[in-house]
Amino acid sequence: MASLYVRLSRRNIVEQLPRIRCCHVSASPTHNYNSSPLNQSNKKLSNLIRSGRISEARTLFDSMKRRDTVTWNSMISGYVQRREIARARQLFDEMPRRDVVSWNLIVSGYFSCCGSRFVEEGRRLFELMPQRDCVSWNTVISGYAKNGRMDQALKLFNAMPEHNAVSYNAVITGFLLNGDVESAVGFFRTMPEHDSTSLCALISGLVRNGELDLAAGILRECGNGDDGKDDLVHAYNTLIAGYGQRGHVEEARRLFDVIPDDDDDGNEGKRRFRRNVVSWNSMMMCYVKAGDIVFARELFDRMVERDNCSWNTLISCYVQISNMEEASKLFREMPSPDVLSWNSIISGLAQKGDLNLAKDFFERMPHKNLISWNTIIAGYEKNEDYKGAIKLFSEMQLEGERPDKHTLSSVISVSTGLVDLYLGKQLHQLVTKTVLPDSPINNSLITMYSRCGAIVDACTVFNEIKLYKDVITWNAMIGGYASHGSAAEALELFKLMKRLKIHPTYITFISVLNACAHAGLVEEGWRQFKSMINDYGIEPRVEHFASLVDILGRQGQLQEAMDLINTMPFKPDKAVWGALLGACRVHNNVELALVAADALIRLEPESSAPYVLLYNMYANLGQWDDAESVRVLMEEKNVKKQAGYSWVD
DNA sequence: GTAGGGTTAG
Repeated sequence: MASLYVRLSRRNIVEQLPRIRCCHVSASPTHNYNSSPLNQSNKKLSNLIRSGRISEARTLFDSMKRRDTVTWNSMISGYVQRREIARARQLFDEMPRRDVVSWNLIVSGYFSCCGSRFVEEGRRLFELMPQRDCVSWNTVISGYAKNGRMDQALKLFNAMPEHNAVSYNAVITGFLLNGDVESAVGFFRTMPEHDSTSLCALISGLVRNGELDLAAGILRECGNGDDGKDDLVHAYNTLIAGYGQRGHVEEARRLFDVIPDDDDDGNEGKRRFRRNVVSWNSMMMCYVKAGDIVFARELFDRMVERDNCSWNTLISCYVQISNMEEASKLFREMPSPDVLSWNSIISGLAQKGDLNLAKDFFERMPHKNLISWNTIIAGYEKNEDYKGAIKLFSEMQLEGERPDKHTLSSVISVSTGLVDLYLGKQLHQLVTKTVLPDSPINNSLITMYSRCGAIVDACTVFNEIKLYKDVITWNAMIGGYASHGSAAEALELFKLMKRLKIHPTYITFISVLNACAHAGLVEEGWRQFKSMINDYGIEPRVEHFASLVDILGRQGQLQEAMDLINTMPFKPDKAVWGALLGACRVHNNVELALVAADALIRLEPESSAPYVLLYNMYANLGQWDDAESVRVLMEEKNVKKQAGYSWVD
């Protein structure tokens, strides 16, 4: 079978040889094809594409004097992988001769792009194909399945001349992507023979749908022991990882222990069903997710066969617990760190706030990928170095790396931090043109618009979300209304959210209490605060007390606010004292203002805000001597007046 | 160089 395949592909190559012979006078063309410049270039091209270096690949492609169908297909495949369908299509249209692979590639490209327009074009091209093979049918079936069009997927499944396991897997995965567990299992049961890859597809989909018990049952039923299934261990690995994701370490371990280990007896190599490196890595990942670094490390040290994934998993574990010493040590020890290892280290350094070192690592990377860029940009954003983040964002585009939704989400947060509505709007346009917005993108857009004062735009984004809005989306919009002073809208939205059975979080209540503060609703504020504790079982945090202080203070109930500060179960932070000081300023209560300002200065000795506020209070009351003494005190303490605070109110 | 399925980074 294998040799027949080789013979056939040789023949295809030979058929294309006359073009090569035109310029290369060689005695035996068949012999020389492997070492021919064309074949060498094709290999180089596919290597570049495989490692994600698309612009270098394109340069090579453009410089090639001779190209065959494989050359064109490789380049198209590169663009399809990166969802650059317009570029892929251009090459497809330009290429002199197309084979069935070229057609399959372009059809798969359209189906993997988001949006019904692309799906329709993919289908149109499928209908136009001069000939179709099994791959063509499977491409379209899985394309429809991934786009939620199970009606079409099933129609084509029934229309195709002959099914293979891939056809079934595509349908099973499609059902499970839509959460249709019953149909997926039912379809699986109609299969004439249970290929282990189908079992794997079913189990991984069930895991995604949280159906772990069902998955375990099916695995017991279909995959008991060594019954000749070549890749049975894949299915076990999937379930181990699934248990790990949901924190069921014991169940995962029990499954792991069921898989025979080479060490158990002398059967290495003979047994098909045995632990492989992925089993070890998945089990290790379970411990990592559970925060059990000791067990993870123990497993790592016991592993005979090590790969980069094992190293990377353990590195990411140390990164998660912020132990950068151990993470860097592993990074230095590992034989050949790959882009994932670098990304983990950069992410860890950025999380610790060590941006310079993170940037240093980033610049020393042999090859960056999209995630490297996203990691470093997110790091700059989280550490509030917005200018740096923007600079990296433009560098990234100059280097031909296309931003995806993770990049965009980060830079939208940057525009929020800069309160730059112009930038935010530009990014919003880029989102509309390039990605299907998901929850994080929409949330960052809502936050950006409301922080920039464009509450109407925030509301538009919120209302245009077709699919499910998660609790963060609701929080963002309620928070937007609250900080904008639109208390009625905030409270109305909160009511709607509860009616839709979206469970509020402590953040929701911070916004709700803020809305009450803006609207002067003291009673309502207390009612919501009690409801948070009694109806939703949410522990109050210091932020909630800060809001209550704000509510009381704004209404002039300054003594009540002070009493609350003295009796609350937290050490008051700067938000609490800030709320009190602001209220004292409005209600001209110098006595309590001094208490609040004093506390604030202790908490943040370098901040000029409390000084300036006190100064303005005295000035307003005409107590110029006191005002002056505040200014002198500030000078003595060497506090610099920050931008944004004015001596004149 | 194309379709489905297992572990690691944003």
